[in-house]
Amino acid sequence: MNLKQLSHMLSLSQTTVSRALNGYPEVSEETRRRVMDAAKRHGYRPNPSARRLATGKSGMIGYVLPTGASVDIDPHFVEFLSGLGDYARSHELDLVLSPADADDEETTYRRIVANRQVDAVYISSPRPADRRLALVNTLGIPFIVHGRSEGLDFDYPYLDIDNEGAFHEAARLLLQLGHKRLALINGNERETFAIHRERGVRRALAASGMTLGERHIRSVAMTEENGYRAARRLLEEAEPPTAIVCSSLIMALGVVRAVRDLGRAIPGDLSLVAHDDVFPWLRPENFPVPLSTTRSSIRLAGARVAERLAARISGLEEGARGEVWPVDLVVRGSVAGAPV
Amino acid sequence: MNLKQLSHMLSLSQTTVSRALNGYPEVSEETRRRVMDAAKRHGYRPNPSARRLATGKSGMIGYVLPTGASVDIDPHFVEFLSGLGDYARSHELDLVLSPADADDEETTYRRIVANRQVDAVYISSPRPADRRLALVNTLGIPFIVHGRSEGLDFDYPYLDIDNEGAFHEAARLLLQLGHKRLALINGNERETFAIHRERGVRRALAASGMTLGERHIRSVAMTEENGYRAARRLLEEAEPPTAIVCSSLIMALGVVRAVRDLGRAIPGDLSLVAHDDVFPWLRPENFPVPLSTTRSSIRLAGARVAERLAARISGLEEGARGEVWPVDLVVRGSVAGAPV
DNA sequence: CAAGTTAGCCAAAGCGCTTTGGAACACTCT
DNA sequence: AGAGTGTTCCAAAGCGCTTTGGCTAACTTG
Repeated sequence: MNLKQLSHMLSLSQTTVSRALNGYPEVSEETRRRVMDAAKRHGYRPNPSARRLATGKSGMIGYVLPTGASVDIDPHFVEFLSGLGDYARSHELDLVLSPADADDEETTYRRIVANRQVDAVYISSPRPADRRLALVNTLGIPFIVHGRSEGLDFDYPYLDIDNEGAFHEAARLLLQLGHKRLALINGNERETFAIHRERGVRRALAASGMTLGERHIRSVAMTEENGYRAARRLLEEAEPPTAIVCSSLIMALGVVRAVRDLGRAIPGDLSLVAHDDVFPWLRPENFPVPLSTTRSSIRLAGARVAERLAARISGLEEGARGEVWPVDLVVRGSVAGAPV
Repeated sequence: MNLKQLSHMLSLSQTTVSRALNGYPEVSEETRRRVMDAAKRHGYRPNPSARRLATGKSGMIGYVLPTGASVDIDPHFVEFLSGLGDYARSHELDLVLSPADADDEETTYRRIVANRQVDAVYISSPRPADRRLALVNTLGIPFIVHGRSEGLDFDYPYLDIDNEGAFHEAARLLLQLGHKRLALINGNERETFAIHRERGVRRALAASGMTLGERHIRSVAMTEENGYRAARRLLEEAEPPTAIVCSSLIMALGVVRAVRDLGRAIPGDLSLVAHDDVFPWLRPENFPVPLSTTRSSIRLAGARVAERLAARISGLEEGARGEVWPVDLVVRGSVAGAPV
């Protein structure tokens, strides 16, 4: 059932039927009702390929997926995706993942824009002066950044959480508990979120007249193993930290293991706070000692990004609106006063 | 730069240019070279929307993503996706994720097929007599199943690992070590992979004249918490199992925690084997006691599924070929002889 | 050398939609 | 009555590609 057939059986022109269906004003209410009815009755659905060709709109949102033999997709991605799906489902929006060589995402961005494969894209894990943002900005496709960049000479729409604030609060709590030697096990230092978190910790320390030594900060990919290694190194120093702030639950698993291996205890010898993106399959309250966290659901962020992308596509949202979500600090058993 | 312009500047018809570019035989080699050259020089790329409309092919593969407030996407998904991306990238294949209400995926399958949004789909986590398979089979879209169904009255192409064999081997090893009381902490019992794994364990037990009691098998969603709970229940029985086979590393985390909470030890009091899908962020050798596993890279499976989908799209692969990969049993410190 | 092939090219008709530029009609206003 | 103003609809021209059904010229074949 296509437009031609439908319009023929209604004895109307394709023009009128098309307009009736798409809500244009130059068609009488009565006709519109007739058309709508017939369309529903016969299950008419406009052919998306044809519509695309005519309008250039695809009804899909895009994401360029960095891949490569040594590139691992972040497990956070799947949770973000859940959220995106939650929203997209109810709006019949599909998501196109375009795999790209992690060393050359630009070509892929250019391709999907030139081909009009998607109406909007989102960008995640931005870095300072991220070239992808400049690129999509000049290419002129609607986009939202999940996270933030820095040092760009233009504004852009984004959704981020208050990473600096969160880690500032976490560090401040530990300082209030009397800890003098803090350490930070962070994610990839080239990504903005990690920079912001470090900044938060430093700011808290500075307020107490302290600083974060080079040796007390580790930036690594967020795996259990890296968490373990970083923690061991820190804890095997002459004057080990008495508190650690850690950028992910997965790394925190490794930290906990390291502490055990060294025969120390949480929170007796070490207080631990980690960031929790809220995974359904790994919950901080279920750590051997319930873990204090800075918590922000990455899934909700996914839903919100989808919502805003949809708004931008339909022209409801414009300009470079940034949105920063506050982060909860949830205190559980893994923190205590500094050992004497 | 479109076909019209290109053909005009070559003083050829659109027909000829199109055919030259698409490798049809009715064009002379010399002309073809001229056309290819000009196309490359001017960076001509056929408009995919137009091509789609004309051919009905989209150059994308699809996946229907079950979503819903209480539906969590499996973290395995992201690893599978990595593999898919590895292959797809080098072939400029995009992946379309169509979010669907988890209770009604059928509508979405029908939509993407009717709309010709994708050239092929893959289906994951199949159940026995899975209706999705019957559906895509009758809809006539090329597809590959990642995993297997059972009790269907038609054959279908799939890629699966030898879950039964893997768990049979794992159980057999434990039996050989003298264990008499085995337990299985499995994934969702409605999914075929879980059924196969249970079957493997039962078969090994049967060979030794034993059976797996109802109470010694738990089927749960694969989270750390569920692993913990299942293990606690098992271990708090009067005659607790001396060995556990577990369907995922994530649940194994919980098992390890439960064992510790109860003051027992691995492998002294309990031997543990788990299935490892090979996550980069959580490795069995880094468990407090290195974990014995049945190992199979889900990422490689993703790449292979993409490869076969591409082959089916281009007509290179046909029929209902099933492919079953063997699984490695990797013995590490978490297994030992049964306690006396 | 006439008839039949074949190689190489082309014009035009789709694919199914949106959108432009009227046309027809009824109605109001001076 | 004639001009002006909406309202409601339509024919046809795109969008940019593929593919059908020739057509021409050159090349075999008996």
